[in-house]
Amino acid sequence: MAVTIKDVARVAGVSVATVTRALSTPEVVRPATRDRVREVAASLGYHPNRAARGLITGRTGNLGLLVPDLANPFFPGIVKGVQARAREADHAVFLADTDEDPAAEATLVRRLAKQVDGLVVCSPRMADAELRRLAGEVPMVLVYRRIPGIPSVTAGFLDGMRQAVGHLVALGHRRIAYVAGPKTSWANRERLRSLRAVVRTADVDLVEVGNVMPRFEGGVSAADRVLAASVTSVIAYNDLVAIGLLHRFAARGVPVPAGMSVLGFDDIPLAAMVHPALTTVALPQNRAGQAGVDLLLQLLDQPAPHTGPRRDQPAPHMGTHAGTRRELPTHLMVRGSTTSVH
Amino acid sequence: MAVTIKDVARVAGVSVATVTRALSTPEVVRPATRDRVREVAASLGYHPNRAARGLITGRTGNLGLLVPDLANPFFPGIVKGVQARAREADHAVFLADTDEDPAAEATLVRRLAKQVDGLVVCSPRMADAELRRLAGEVPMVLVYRRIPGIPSVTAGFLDGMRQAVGHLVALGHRRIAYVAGPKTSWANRERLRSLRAVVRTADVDLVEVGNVMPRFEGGVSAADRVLAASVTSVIAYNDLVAIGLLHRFAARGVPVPAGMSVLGFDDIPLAAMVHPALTTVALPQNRAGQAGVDLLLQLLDQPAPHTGPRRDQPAPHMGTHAGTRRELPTHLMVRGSTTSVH
DNA sequence: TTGAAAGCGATACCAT
DNA sequence: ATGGTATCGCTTTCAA
Repeated sequence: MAVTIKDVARVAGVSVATVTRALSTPEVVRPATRDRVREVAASLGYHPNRAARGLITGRTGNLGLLVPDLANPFFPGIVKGVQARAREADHAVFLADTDEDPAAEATLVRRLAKQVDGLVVCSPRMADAELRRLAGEVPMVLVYRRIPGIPSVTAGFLDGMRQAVGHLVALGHRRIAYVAGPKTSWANRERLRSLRAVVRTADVDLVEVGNVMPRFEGGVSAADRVLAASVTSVIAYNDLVAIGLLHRFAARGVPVPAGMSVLGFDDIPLAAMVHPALTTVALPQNRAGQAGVDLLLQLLDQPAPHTGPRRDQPAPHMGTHAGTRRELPTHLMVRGSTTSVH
Repeated sequence: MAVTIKDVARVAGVSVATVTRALSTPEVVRPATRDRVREVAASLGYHPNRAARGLITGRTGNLGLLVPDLANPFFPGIVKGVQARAREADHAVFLADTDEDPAAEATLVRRLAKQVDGLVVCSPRMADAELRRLAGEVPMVLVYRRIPGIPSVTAGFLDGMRQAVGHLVALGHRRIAYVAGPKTSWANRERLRSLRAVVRTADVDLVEVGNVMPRFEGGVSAADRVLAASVTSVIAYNDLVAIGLLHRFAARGVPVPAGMSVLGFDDIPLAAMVHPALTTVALPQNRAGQAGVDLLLQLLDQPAPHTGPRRDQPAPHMGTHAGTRRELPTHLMVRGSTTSVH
């Protein structure tokens, strides 16, 4: 068996109460006692059982993290960011991969809810209403999705699109294709919305190419339609799709960037590895993960609206979270896949 | 507050003991009572608190998973495999990314040890002795590392190398370069050992090119040395390195596969996306993760050697784990990056 | 400053 | 078949 607080108490010749104090509120115990206890604890290799502690404090010291698909290279960066911050705050993290399944998301949120202080939920696929309901059951921060009333971390898509289109226009492009991601994806809707807004203010034609899966195969399958659209450049829903385009263009003998400029979105590590390297709108991944944890922990340190309204203090309503919404900056990474027309 | 077993007991008009029985050993309670309790539990949305349960049962229902670097595309597949199997067994998983830091590994193992039933440790960077010590503190399965006495899941590197070299030889290659990974990496040592053994039985010259980081940049930096070695083909430590080679070869104007055949190792998803697609030795990722969990759960269902020896049953010693060692098959994925000489 | 004891939520043993 | 109760490891009053 592992060493418990009783062992420490016995060896140190004090009560368990004193041990717990020496460890968590050192200032209230006599220095001599405190030091002795801490030495014994260290020598025995004692570490408090967090589950037992959580039982009484209500804080588990654990966070939950949900991602739709870890195989999508966009997410590992976020996970690493979450991990890093969580570790700094001495929290462990449960990870759940939902396999892009909205139903699995709900199940997993509920499954983890009891064992964590809060959840960071990445690009969830489920409906707003459902998510809002879940957010009422457990403290939650959204990453790369925005829903009024739930704290969230996103990035400036509009600004990113502005930079992307500005770049292409500066290179002389006037006809741009957009390869759209899943209709159900919040990110796709946001990107499309931003793109349309930007295009309206510029002298360019936008050709929207049907919705594809946000994967390599999606890009491969859309490539021929892009070629048929007689555009000089194409913006993909994300880098994976852009790389699929690149792959198919190479197979079709279309030189990139000479014959077609290709622009991605996300800036996954992969974007810099392909040839030609992909020009793309960089969305923070690591930083988004960190910000998510920051927001969550900050939320937890406030009186939680989840434990029910208090008498002496009016229950904070949704509006309370109005300020807990962060939008991270985006920036354009110009690489080899874009060049001027002719 | 969440609904507890007491709430259920009160509403159902039975004792807490009956509630717990109705839920976990239904066969010992009268059908009528059982059904009533279960209905009440369901209507109240009761789910037992796993932390509290773990306190007394000694089983938390949680697993821990350590990976050196989630940004390395080899690992997400493993994580997904672990997740899938863990979920089937109704276990949640703690994930910890060690950032390739051996010291962090030890810390995190200890940090998680108390909250999990066991750990799946992926390609750990720490020394054998240290790992062995940790394996004594908490049930542990190694994935992609083999240490006598610790259950492990690996793949048939030797066989993979045999297929790889056989492929190149069949294409007429007689001078092969190997770009080695980190000296401290177990995987690199195994691959090199296998490669040397295979080469000895074939009529080919092997040129070993110094050790590089197992990343894209490592491949980029080794490319020129490979070109200088006047070989017709090169096997890289892993796909990431191979892709770095590809990238630099393209920049140097060396056509692949016409001017150089390139062979990777791992078969990360990326390997199929680059152009030309990478011929590579496929190591199971998802399956390895699954196997890791299978082994771990199987281990946990045996009388654990970690809880100390018993009187009535001789304590199983290291040899007990002799059978808990799985070697998964590898196979060669032939794609566009290799072709015949001339 | 320290100790005794209650209690967190659940399970398991001993009675009945 | 069911209930009472000790217990897991820890924190937190309440007294001393």
